Formats: sequence, C-alpha cells, structure tokens
Amino acid sequence: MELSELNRVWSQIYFYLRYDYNEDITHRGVRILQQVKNGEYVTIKEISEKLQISHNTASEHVSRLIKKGYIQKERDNKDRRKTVLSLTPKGSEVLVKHTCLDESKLDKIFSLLSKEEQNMIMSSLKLLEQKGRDIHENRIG
Amino acid sequence: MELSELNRVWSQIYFYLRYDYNEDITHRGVRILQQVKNGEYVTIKEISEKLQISHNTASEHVSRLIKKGYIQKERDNKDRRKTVLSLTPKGSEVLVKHTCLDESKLDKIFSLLSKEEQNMIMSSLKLLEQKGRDIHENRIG
DNA sequence: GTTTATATATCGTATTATACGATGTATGTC
DNA sequence: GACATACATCGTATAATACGATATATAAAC
Repeated sequence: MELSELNRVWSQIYFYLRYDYNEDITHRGVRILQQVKNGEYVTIKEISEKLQISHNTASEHVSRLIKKGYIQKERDNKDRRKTVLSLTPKGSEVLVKHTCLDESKLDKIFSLLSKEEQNMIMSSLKLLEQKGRDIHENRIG
Repeated sequence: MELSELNRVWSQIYFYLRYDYNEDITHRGVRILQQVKNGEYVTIKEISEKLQISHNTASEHVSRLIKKGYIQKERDNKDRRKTVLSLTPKGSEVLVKHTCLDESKLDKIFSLLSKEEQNMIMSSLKLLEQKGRDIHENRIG
C-alpha cells in the first residue's frame, strides 16, 4: 500500500473540491473554530495550549470571534473563573466553508455515481474517520 | 445521500490525521505552493490571478519562497518576460506537511485494515479525485 | 525602427494578523 | 487571609499581507 499515493489523491480531492470562498476570518480564527467544534469542554486555556499561544492571545482571538458572532461563551457554573466556548450556527457555517468540500460540487459528482459507488465512498470515509478518531484518542499505538 | 454527513466525516478525518507540524511557512505561502504544484505552467501572473492579489504582491511572496528554497524559477525560452515556477523537493515536502495526512498515522490505520478495506478506501478516493478533476476542469456542468 | 503592450522586480508605504508582558478582576483552594 | 487559577484588558511589538509607483526587459503592433 503506497501511502504517499493515497495522500496525493487526498490533497488533490481537496484542491479540486474545496469552496471558492473569500476569507473573512483569519487563519488563526479558523484553527480556533476547529478546536471549539472538536472539544467537549473548551476553555480559553484549552485553546491557548492546543495552539501553543499565550492565554492573553487566545483570549483576544476568542473575543474577536465572539464579536463576529462565530463563538459564544458562558461561565462554567461549577467554576466561575472558567469560560466555556461553543460555536454559533454562523460559526459552524463559516467553519464548513473553510474546512469542507463544496457541497454543490459534491452534489454534481454524486448525481453521476451509482448508489453502490456512493455507498462505497461513504463507507470508506467513515472507516477512515473511525480509525482516525482512535488514533487521535490514543486508542491505537 | 446526505452530503453534509460526508463533509462532517471528511473534516473529521483531516482533523484527526493531519500532521502536527509547526508552521515555518506563511498561510499565503502554502497557497502559492499549492498553485505551483497543481499548474503545468505557472507564472507570477497566474499566481496573482488565482489568489486575486496584485502582481507585485505575488512577485514578493514568490521571491520569499525562493529564498527559503521551496520554489525555483526560470525564464521561459519562448518569452523571456515570463518566469516559470516549480517546486523544489524541499517545497514539495513542506507542502505535504501542510496539506496531507500524517503518513505515520495512516500507516498505523492501514496495518489494521484488511487488503479489501484498503483497496476500497483507495478506490473511493481515486473515484472522488477523478470526478473532482472533471469538475475543476469544467468537464462536468 | 518606433510605439505600445506585457511580465516581472523592487521599493516605499500602509493595514491587518499575531503575539506577549504587565496588570487587573474574579473565583477557588488551603 | 494567602495563594493559586482563569480570563480580560491594555500597551507594545513583530510578522504577514497588500498595493501604488517606478523601473527594466521583452514582445507585439504599426
């Protein structure tokens, strides 16, 4: 199995199918939205550690994202010092545009595929996701 | 077919499996390396149009990437005004780190999959790539 | 051959993105 | 109360990004 071939294909897919979308969010902002989306309990400290930046920087980035309406925050009832972050619907939408494949393009592609092909693609991706999650959560080596 | 589900899976795969790599290239730099990799004949003007920036900005970004050893340039023999850009091996490597999945992670995953599963994943991705290329090159509506 | 157009390089200038130390407030633990 | 933790705010600084002006080189049109 030639993994570099798989990688070539992966990055080509993204190159061809990503949204042609004009940035109105910073690079750092996207990374933060990703972290907020993928954590269960995300605080400023979490963000600063994950992105390896100071807490002040993290706080300010988050503050700007809140102003843009992409993130909301609330104080944790169990520890009022802590701020818990979550994505707004608007934030979710912006994140999709910057990390996902253009669904109108996907729609065109899928309309040309057999049911069997569609299912194959879906199964493959889900298998990769599942194994990927295991790696991410250190359940595998 | 629920495309948003496919997209959720896609972005999760990337989130779990991408390289944990420290940036020593700018966001714009990565975009330019991508363009250089994916074009057959890439000039400063091409870059400026694709990224929708002025030619001077494009020229300067490219100049910096050349200094870092990621891109090389040569004059087109048929039109000496034109500079043709290509990736260096070093540039290719940096691009992989910023756009691909971590191959050591993939290796772990694939070592756990049957030959059949591996082939299914590979076939699926190649099918998506092929159709994606068609879309990109306007062969499909 | 001259004029005009094209392609890129360089420089000066400016804005935005990103970062952190210092400081302050609020809350939690001992 | 003393100390620790979490985050917010402000001042400061650097890096990234952008473009207009200008210049040089080359190609096309007349």
